[in-house]
Amino acid sequence: MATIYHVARRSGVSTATVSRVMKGGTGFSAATRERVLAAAGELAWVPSGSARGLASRRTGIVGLIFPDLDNTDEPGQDSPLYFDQIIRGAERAATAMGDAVLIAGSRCATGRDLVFSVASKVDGLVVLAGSLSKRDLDQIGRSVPVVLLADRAAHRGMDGVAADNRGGARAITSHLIVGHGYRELAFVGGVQRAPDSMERFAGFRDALKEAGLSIPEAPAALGGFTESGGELAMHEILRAPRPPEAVVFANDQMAIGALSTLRRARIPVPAQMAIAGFDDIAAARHVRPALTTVRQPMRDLGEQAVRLLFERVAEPDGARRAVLLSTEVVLRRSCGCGARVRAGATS
Amino acid sequence: MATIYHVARRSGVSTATVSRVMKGGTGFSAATRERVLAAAGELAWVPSGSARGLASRRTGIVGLIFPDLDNTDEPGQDSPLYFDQIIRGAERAATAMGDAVLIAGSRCATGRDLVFSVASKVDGLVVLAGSLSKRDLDQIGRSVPVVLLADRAAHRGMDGVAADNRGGARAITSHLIVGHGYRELAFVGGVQRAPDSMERFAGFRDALKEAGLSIPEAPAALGGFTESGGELAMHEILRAPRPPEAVVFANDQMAIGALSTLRRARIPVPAQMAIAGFDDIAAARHVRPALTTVRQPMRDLGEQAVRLLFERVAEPDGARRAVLLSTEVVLRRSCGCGARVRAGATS
DNA sequence: TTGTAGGCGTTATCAT
DNA sequence: ATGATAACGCCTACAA
Repeated sequence: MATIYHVARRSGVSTATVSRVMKGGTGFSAATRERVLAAAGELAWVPSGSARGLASRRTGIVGLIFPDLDNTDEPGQDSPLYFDQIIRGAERAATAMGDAVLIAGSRCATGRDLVFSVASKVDGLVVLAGSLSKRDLDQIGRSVPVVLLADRAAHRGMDGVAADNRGGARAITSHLIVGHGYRELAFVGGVQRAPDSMERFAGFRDALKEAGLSIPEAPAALGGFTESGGELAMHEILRAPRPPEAVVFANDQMAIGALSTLRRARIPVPAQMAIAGFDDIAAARHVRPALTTVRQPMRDLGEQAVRLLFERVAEPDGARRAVLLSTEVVLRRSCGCGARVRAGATS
Repeated sequence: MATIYHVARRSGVSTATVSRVMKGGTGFSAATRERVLAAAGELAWVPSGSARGLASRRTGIVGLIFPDLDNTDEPGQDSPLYFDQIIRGAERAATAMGDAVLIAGSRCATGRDLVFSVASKVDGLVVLAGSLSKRDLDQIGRSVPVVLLADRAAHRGMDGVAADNRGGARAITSHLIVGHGYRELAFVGGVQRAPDSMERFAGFRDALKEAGLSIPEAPAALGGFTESGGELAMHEILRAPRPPEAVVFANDQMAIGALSTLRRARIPVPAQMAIAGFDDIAAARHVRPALTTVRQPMRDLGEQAVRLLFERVAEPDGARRAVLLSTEVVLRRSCGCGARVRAGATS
């Protein structure tokens, strides 16, 4: 395998000059440049990333840590699709800076192992909420810059970016109340203490309070963020003596599951019961009736997180930042809206 | 930042011993091990990935090159979702071997350079069909092992894995003919010379031929693999003097677009026209009527590609291999099937 | 504009 | 079981 020495010899210059040409700045004649590039091409030489990283102390890689990229083998069971969008956003932002993205599920590797295999290979890390324990997070934060994604548990000394879950939930709930006149509303959460679920529930309560309606202590049901969980949750709700006029779900997948239950129960949506979700996954448009929901700027989340990371890498001691991205209500038929219109953004 | 020297000094051993302990094999006493680990922990030391890579000639990273991770800002326009599944499969296989996955889109402005910079950071590359020109591919193949994904244009001396597109298309078309008795079938392709589209069309023709029906020279229409393209393609088909009884689409997104057109035209599916797609994306289950389609084992594709890559890295001169993964027909309502049953696999 | 040379943090090969 | 030390391939002052 060719090295910089071979290229230098072949093009009749020093390794320093080869290095300069490869870096792309200035400090060499056009003729030299051509000779070097030609030699590099002939030898099929690519500068070693490892050697470069070692000498320059930059790997040109940003890492992305997920809670668990695939815990299910059920093909139909789409595990959180928003991961994918986040990856895309991150990839875009990184590519724009000439960096690449390293992805790793935290699944089997915990703490030290992960630090090992990933932290040492990157210039910085974007960590999704729920990927790491606080302990591991702190430890990893000691060896590389870290940006927290969708994790409002603002950790000491770490940058973070998140979507305005609360504002979005508040906005869509207000729409149901003000726009359609519903007075009996219920909320279906995901998992017991999941931050996302809790924030959205808080927004739901904000809207009820604002409208002077009585506000529940807890979600009417929990659906585990899955489609089947949503079906069950809806069954639970239908068993109540007096079912609500409208139900807000903590995510789209549960809402879609609920639509199945309602169809089987021959309860017309939205005529007899209005439904709203959260996320705006692709299926939300295809389901009948099309699902009214709140769009999260997932791609932007990934993009902003990487940008923030670059800033931190460039200026390690700068003030920490917390970026909040606004969400957007997407009105479709399931809430009672006739057409598919978009309402304003929150925050 | 701590280095191996600091750790060695602090634990009273040589750097060689620290290195051995970190590698995890044997060749040191338990007591030594403890001391080293303790020192490493206290100093928050993580072995530098670059230095490791330089010395050992292994980065512990496999690269994944895509045609273009996101060329659209249209949130509804899901660019090929199967990328995501492939990423997941690759991540899983790599993690199982203790490696990480580096992803990079290729078509953006800085794409070409990026690809080469990625090549130098990884032990091997999985390249998706359509990411690189043959020239670039050959060149890159000279500096790292490459596995081609979903690219049947069997390149000289490269391993490859792909799905059985032709067999899948043949199987679903046969189902329409044999299972439902349709005799007038049409095929809608994606892009003019796209390999996927062509292979699926070939499978479609295989089935017609087998049934003794007349086989068309070319697809009845082209829909560019997009939903809106599918809508247009269906309009085109409806303009024909004698529309077909069943239409097979080169992918699900186009088929879903076609369903919209048919709904607006008040043509009942499958009663008056049966529809079949390809891929089995998530939306295929949610659309009404639910879409009959062919499932591609996308996750497996990613997984197998990475496995193959590891084999090649371990044994650079082994015989090249071409892996073909079987597809599976998924019967839903759009073809005329009453229930949602699964038929057998191909190949 | 170009060359010289020291160092980046590990691993691996010999010794012991 | 452990230590000394030469690579590993590149970058970057510093010189010329």
